[in-house]
Amino acid sequence: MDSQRADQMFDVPLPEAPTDASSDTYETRRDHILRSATLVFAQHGYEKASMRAIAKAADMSLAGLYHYFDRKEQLLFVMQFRVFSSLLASLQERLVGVEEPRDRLCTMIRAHITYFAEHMAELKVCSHELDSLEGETYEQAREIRLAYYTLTREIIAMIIKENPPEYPLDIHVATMSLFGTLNWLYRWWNPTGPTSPKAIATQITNQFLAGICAPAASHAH
Amino acid sequence: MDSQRADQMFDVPLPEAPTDASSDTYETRRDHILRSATLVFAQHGYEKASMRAIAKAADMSLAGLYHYFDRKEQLLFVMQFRVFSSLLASLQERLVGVEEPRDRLCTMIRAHITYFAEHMAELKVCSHELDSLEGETYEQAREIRLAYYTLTREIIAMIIKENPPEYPLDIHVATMSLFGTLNWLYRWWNPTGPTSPKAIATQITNQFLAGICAPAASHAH
DNA sequence: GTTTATATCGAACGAACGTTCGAACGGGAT
DNA sequence: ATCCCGTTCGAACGTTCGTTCGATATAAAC
Repeated sequence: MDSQRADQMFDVPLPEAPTDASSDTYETRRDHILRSATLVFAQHGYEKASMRAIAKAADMSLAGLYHYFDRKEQLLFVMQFRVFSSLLASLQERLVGVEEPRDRLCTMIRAHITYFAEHMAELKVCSHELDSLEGETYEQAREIRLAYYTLTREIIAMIIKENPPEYPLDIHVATMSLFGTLNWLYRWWNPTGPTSPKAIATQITNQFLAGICAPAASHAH
Repeated sequence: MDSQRADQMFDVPLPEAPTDASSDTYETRRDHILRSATLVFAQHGYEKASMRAIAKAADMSLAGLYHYFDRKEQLLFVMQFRVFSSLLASLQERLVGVEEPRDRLCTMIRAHITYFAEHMAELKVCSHELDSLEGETYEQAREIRLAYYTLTREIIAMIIKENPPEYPLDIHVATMSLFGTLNWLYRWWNPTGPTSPKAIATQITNQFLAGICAPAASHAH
């Protein structure tokens, strides 16, 4: 399931798949629009972002925008699908050859934060507008998010299996704790600010690893 | 700075502060509307929630709703201000007499999660609609959130001072990691589901404490 | 009984929204 | 020269939005 298939699934009402020479400029134009829309979504939120504002950001007319995307929802869906797909693909790629579970977690966190640093607006929208899609498009976005979750959960499960903590630890809760920390980043962290992506990734990894492998720090009664 | 003052600050355009006997039913009615609005905000998001839907949820007419709240924004502001105020007040109250820093953190996390479990819709809206206010109302909500953040940060700073970890640890990053975990709860956790509030609080506390006090779990390179 | 203030509501206003329509433009093929 | 087709856009459609207005009902105050 790649982004190509998802786009076409959504593009059924379009006349035909653009071919050869024209395809180049067509896809380029789509990418440009998508990037503009993402910036507007990130700044004002999906609901408040108007198609007119998106058209203006993409430097084209309102009706011209509709030539490339049938509905506003399609802009959000295609964007989310591409981001989640490339996030997942990039992670799987980086995990190749990394066997040690703790190294795999380190890789996952670093990959996620690196991606975030390079696509701030995209990840902000993906974190904040999870429920803005409905019906079929929501389910499709959900599926690929689930794959990302499952992959991360399995890494965490392996770490715990090799190094069980001394207090009862629910793996789902642990996984969602990590995602909470990561997905909240868009609220406060500026990758170009004083705290570098590498520093953030290192500290979050250290904290999380120590948190789920703790020898006997149990304190809650 | 209590919620009463905030309401009145916002109520300036209203004829007069309601007095004595009538005040009872007036404030009761306001509370009822606020609770209805919160549910609609939580279900559809602030932007998509219409005043007509809120009026229907409160079982009154659209124009009747405007008798109690001048603008839609006021509904969100008063709600957020009350929630943040009572969250902060409840935390300060519970911290009285708790001296040991680790006990204070444990108290903070338990208080936050307990409050969440009892006011799910409220905390969902407060977590998700942080940027939906603008101008003066945004600044006021921000101020009280800052007080909550500062209180938590000081607890964490004290723990770290007493038990410094062996890797460099930025206190702001650590604090925001915890808030990320807590504020993300509304996305996936159901307090009435299989994982009890107490169990969640215990695990998050254990993980976080172990994470910031780790002896030598450093792993990121 | 009249006045005054609060509470409630149906109806409407003006603006903004997502979306559609029909016409124009431009270049490659016939 | 003609046709075709992808592209672009101004203008509009119908709907929904937040908000306001004017009228009515109620009940306490004089």
